[in-house]
Amino acid sequence: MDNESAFERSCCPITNGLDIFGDRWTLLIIRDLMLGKRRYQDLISSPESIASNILADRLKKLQITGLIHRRAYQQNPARYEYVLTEKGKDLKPVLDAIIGWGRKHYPDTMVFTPLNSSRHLSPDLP
Amino acid sequence: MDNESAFERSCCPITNGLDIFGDRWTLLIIRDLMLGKRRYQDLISSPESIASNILADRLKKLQITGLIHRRAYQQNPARYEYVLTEKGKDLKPVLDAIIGWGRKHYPDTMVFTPLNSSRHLSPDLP
DNA sequence: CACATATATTGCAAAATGCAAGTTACTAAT
DNA sequence: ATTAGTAACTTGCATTTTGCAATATATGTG
Repeated sequence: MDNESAFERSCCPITNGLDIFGDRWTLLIIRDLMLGKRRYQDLISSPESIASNILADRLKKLQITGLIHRRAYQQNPARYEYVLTEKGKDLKPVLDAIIGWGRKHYPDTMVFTPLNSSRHLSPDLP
Repeated sequence: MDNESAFERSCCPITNGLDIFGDRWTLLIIRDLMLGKRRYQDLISSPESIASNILADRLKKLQITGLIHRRAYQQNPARYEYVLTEKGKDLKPVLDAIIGWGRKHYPDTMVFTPLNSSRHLSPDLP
């Protein structure tokens, strides 16, 4: 199913994972998509203030690695939304584990709540 | 218990976690320590070939954030070992979740096995 | 004394990040 | 018809981090 062989640094699954999402931004984008955000502006407006060039770069890489899918939700003008693939959604246990660790050792942190994004006309949210 | 308030980017536990281990190397060091490695040379000799300046930098940061503890295991000459604190060991579910994701989507990856490090004279390993 | 070992530090080029401004293509308002 | 606004980017440039190789320091060993 996946055909991305030849691992960059080693065949360790952790290493391989970090080669995909081991940076300060990628998992935050995954988090936002998991919470129901879909559009570029939604992602830009998160409280961490990601720079637009970084966001564009990460969205491209996430498509290449198959964690997200980009689709036009309208034409004239073309507007795009980003949705998690199954492979992307499968990162939920990773995010949950990080949240669990964070909440335990930094009790002042607060978990973000899913968007009530009825405007997206989507039946279910993660 | 922790007194590192004033979160860098936001109060999200994921963001806060990524500010600590959101890079390509930190979780690999944690992995190695979890597997029973303790010494600088052990860490240097992992298959990912971390550069010594990066390793030294990460070991310092991991001490500052309280994930590892550095102790001399001998004097003359002073030699040091690095061990996970409880806070560090608590990252095991995060590593396990990453392993789970990696194994599912990259079946050719292989989980590293714990060292049989009797030479460390340590009673138990993670 | 010469050499080896463990734990680093330093120098420097390359890559990634962060910030601000600019671009494109359309819609909406006056 | 001009002006302004919006979404989704792109570009330029300075700063920071990474990666690689070489060097450093203290000690023990032959």
